[in-house]
Amino acid sequence: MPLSRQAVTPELDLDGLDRVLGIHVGTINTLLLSRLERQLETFKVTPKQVAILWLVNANPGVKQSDLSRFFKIERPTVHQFVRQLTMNGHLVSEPSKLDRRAGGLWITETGAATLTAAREIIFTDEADLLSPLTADEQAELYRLIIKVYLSAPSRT
Amino acid sequence: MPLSRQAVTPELDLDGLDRVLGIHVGTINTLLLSRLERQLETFKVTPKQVAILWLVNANPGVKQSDLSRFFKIERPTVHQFVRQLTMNGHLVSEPSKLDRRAGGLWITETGAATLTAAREIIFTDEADLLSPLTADEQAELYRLIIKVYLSAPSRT
DNA sequence: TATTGTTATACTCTATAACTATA
DNA sequence: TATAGTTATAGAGTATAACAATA
Repeated sequence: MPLSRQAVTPELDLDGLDRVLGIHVGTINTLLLSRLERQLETFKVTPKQVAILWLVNANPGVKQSDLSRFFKIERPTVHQFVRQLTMNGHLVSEPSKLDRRAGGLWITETGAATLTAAREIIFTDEADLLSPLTADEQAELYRLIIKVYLSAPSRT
Repeated sequence: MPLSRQAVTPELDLDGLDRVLGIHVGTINTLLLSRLERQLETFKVTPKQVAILWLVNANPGVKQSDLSRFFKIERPTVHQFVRQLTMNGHLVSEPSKLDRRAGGLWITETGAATLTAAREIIFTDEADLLSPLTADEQAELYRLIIKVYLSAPSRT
């Protein structure tokens, strides 16, 4: 018998809703994020802010438009996270000398400390989430998700 | 060489961010949802509203608290969707005669028509998303996601 | 003209706190 | 006391429209 979400709420007729993969992807996503949000509260950052911080740390002077391309989100959306991170002292923005339209982003000491702590939490959460799977299954899940992602339709 | 998101933005040093599965799950989730939102605009419903409608259709007289349990979201959150669906004529709520605290939910003709159309869109989108995978891979992805979901930590 | 950043505004999904009514 | 529903409010993440500055 295949695994099914039916077991969780036997009183409901799911009528095939649990055959929609997106439902489970969404639920897992929400559970992961809300747990992470609570754990990051101490550091005054949100999950998305950490992701931005991660790339700024690894790419000093990166532009907002590069982040927009990577995350597949719009520039004003990126800007919002950058503004929050700047206000909280995790990031600084210096106008580029080469192209005065663009402003490079740099992480601060505070930001770097926050990132280090956040990374630990993220790795622990993720290992936790995947613990019901064997190592082979984890690798396969990872491979399949990436494969789907790589040919996923862009927003535009 | 393993599949990697690095290929999409070669100019960025991802510094292991793409080894975080949650990042890809989140991106896929958002891409799926935003496409679906646009397609459902005509019918004046959102993805989550359709999911609610789906279960109300299959379980006439269902209570809000049952939906809360299934979706793992709080009662006030369910209520919000129910209110929207009621205002737009997709749903009606009748107080139960057995337990006057509870109100059973029933789908309307409009709601049923919307659900039928929405289901088509959802199945098409999903087939599209999974098309890069072979049938075996799709089945395996489904199995792994459900397995993760079933042992995923609850919110509480 | 095209790109980068910005501001203003709005929508979707979710939560918590506090309330009413009923069991 | 516990459960069902409700109201009010807020926060995270996202978008579009419109603009200024620069290339």
